[in-house]
Amino acid sequence: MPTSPSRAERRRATEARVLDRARRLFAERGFDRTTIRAIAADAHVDPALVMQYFGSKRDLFLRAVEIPPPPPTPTTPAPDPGALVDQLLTTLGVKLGGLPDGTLAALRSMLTDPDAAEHARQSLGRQTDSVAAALPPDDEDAQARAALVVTTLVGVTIGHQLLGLAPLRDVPADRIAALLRPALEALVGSVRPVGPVGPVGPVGSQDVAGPPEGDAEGVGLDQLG
Amino acid sequence: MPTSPSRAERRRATEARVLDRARRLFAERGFDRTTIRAIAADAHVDPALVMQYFGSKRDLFLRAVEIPPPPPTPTTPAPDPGALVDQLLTTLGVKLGGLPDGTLAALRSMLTDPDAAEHARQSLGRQTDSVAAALPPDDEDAQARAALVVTTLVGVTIGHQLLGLAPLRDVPADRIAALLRPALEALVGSVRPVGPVGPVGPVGSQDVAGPPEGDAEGVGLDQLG
DNA sequence: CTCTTCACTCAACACTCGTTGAGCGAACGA
DNA sequence: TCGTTCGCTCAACGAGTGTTGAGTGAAGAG
Repeated sequence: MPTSPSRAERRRATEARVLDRARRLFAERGFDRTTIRAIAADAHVDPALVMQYFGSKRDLFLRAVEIPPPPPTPTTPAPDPGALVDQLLTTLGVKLGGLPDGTLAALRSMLTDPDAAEHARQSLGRQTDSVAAALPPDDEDAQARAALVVTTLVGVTIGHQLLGLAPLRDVPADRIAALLRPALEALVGSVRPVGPVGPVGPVGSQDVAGPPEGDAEGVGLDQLG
Repeated sequence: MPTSPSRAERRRATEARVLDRARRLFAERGFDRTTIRAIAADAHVDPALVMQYFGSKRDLFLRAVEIPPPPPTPTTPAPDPGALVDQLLTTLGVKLGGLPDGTLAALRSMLTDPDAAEHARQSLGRQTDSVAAALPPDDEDAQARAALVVTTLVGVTIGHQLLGLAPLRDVPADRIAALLRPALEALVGSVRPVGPVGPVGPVGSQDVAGPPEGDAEGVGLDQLG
């Protein structure tokens, strides 16, 4: 029989539980429609306790969408555009099946809540820089191209995850990734009207499973933190 | 000196003014953060009057995002994929500079308001069907491809119009359209790995100005009604 | 002019929200 | 066992919301 948990342990557990339910509700309903009372009820706790732990609803939301500091990654070597698309599609494919609640919460509220909007701008901006770094340095449209890549993924994710559009709901994530591949390659410039540039797999390929190697750090919608 | 407007005229004028301010505020702040009181104040009118005219906040919102019935267009001949991309890019280019408030309101609230979400699903669904109809009939992924086209445009519009992402803010709309063109063509399948399908212009073309002819009816983000 | 219609306002209700301060009671340290 | 700490609850406040019904006064009809 396990020893009953200490007071400190229980304290940490309830706080974690509250944060978890908050994340889920923020992801489902957005900031405005999620009430402190609902979170508290969901966590079997008094509303006042939520305030005591997190200070205010805003602070709780920021904690909920905040991403843990990125692993101490040694300056990721900028991949070539071909590999970049692979990375993007992989994380998209994986995450279409289950983005973390924190990211969904940020996406859900970014159009209606100023804090969430700022959070999204900064996060998507970082994503954009990350993608742009992998584009040929002589491309003066690199930032714009990268931003279009990112917003494209955002749009697809919104349609698939948040809106649940019928024509996408049934399609498996890797199929979506496969259909999207030529578009991203075109956007990124790795496929030119004549003569492809990088090491690119067969265009119609259904396989998205394996990223080249060394997983995509700093690239992918799940990094919206 | 103009004759003073009749009672009926004034009545219609104030109703139109209220609806106009409502649209603007819904587009700026979304459904939840827009109050009847704010709309009324903006239209120099009592809140109760807004209720009297539109019944409820929900009804007012639905009126605000509702698109006037499409012009009596004689069954638009399904364009080929190449012309389709032109249409999409044209409307995107134009509308990036100024989507109607009703559409912005629908986009703004679709992630947090159930009614707006349903509205968006139906509208984007119609858009998808319209795009899919222009794809080669033997393509079993037509619906998915079309949905990806639509969600891509939604994502770009959100990033550009609603979030105001820095890397896109300065870029003129037609440049965005030009950068997006190869991606949409790839998505639509007008550029295949081997053996293109339809009559397609040069892929790298920067020109977006002129749609083939007979403007894009039923296709374009502004039709989100 | 008189009477009616009606665009419009006033005041208030009922409700939900985030937030607060006091207080209870069990776990803890001595 | 005593006193203290502290995780947690209770009850309530004050602000803001959508919505309502009665009422006002000017434009229209006769």
